[in-house]
Amino acid sequence: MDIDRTDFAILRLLMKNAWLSNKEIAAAVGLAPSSCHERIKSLRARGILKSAHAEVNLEAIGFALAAVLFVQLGKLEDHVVDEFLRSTAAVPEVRGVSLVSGRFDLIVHVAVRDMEHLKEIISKHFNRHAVVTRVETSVVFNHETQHAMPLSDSDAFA
Amino acid sequence: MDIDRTDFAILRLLMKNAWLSNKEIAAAVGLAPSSCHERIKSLRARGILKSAHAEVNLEAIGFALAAVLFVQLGKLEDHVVDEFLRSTAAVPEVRGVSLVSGRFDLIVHVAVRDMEHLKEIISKHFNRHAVVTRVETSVVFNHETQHAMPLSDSDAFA
DNA sequence: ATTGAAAGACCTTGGCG
DNA sequence: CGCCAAGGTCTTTCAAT
Repeated sequence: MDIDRTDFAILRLLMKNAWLSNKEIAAAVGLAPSSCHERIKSLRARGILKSAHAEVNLEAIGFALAAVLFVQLGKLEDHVVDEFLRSTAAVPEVRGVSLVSGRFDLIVHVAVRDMEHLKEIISKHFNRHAVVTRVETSVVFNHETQHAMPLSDSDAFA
Repeated sequence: MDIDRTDFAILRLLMKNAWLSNKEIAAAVGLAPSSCHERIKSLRARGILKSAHAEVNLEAIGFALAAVLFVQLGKLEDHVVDEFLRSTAAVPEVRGVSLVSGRFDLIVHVAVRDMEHLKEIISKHFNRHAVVTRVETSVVFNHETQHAMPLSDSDAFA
């Protein structure tokens, strides 16, 4: 279950670009293609390397507006909250949902076409639900996702 | 710059699994491998298909705790805010940063080892900065990311 | 735009240091 | 663990439609 610095380097490369070929990764980490392939297979089998997802330019397909919804829920039974969580995650416009502690209960990132669309999503999927007591909405001016390891190579193997 | 339903199907498949082979995608959308290959190349060239990133199990590498930071900034010049944004996005533990309207200015998702680590990150990279006037922190109990198109096939081509 | 065919590159496995 | 070698498979290009 151990990860050495070679595994770490492989993970780092694949997080930046999942379309790298095995041969390219092997060259970058200084291994023969077959050895690199074995390591990647092992990382997958151990559940460390979970999956890979293409990133699509949402603006290019007409989803020009991003927003964050801060949702407060009533004090309800777990299964009601869970059910609402699942139904929220299933809304196509929802990009991510976090169930959190603190002032709000849900942080929901959404991608929509325009303001009209945003209003409709909030109304239909949040305000209309009995479990929701309040929704605050913020427009996203700028978003950046970090596709990298949460720690540097040197920190990981000091 | 148009996207037909075949392009749409390709994007949908690659968002779910960027490791699908061209041959597999071709079969799934009902095209010859060469035609499918051409389409994917075109989607990439047009900037619609941007990139692909592997998803790593952060818990497996010791990052068991996730949190959201709600950050308020002072009324400062743009370039100061921009600079802070860039430096924030460069912190390894930061998974995503959104600059937003409303009560808070920044929504920052972080991955950390434990509470001690969380405290250190907040202190070192946020509280210590003059531009930051307040940080509220929420622990993430549960997070789900949607790796799918923000609209259904039927909605896209009604 | 889509196709089939051809060439070359790559992945993948098995045996060995 | 890592490497080499071989076979089988896939990617990639191109002329034709």
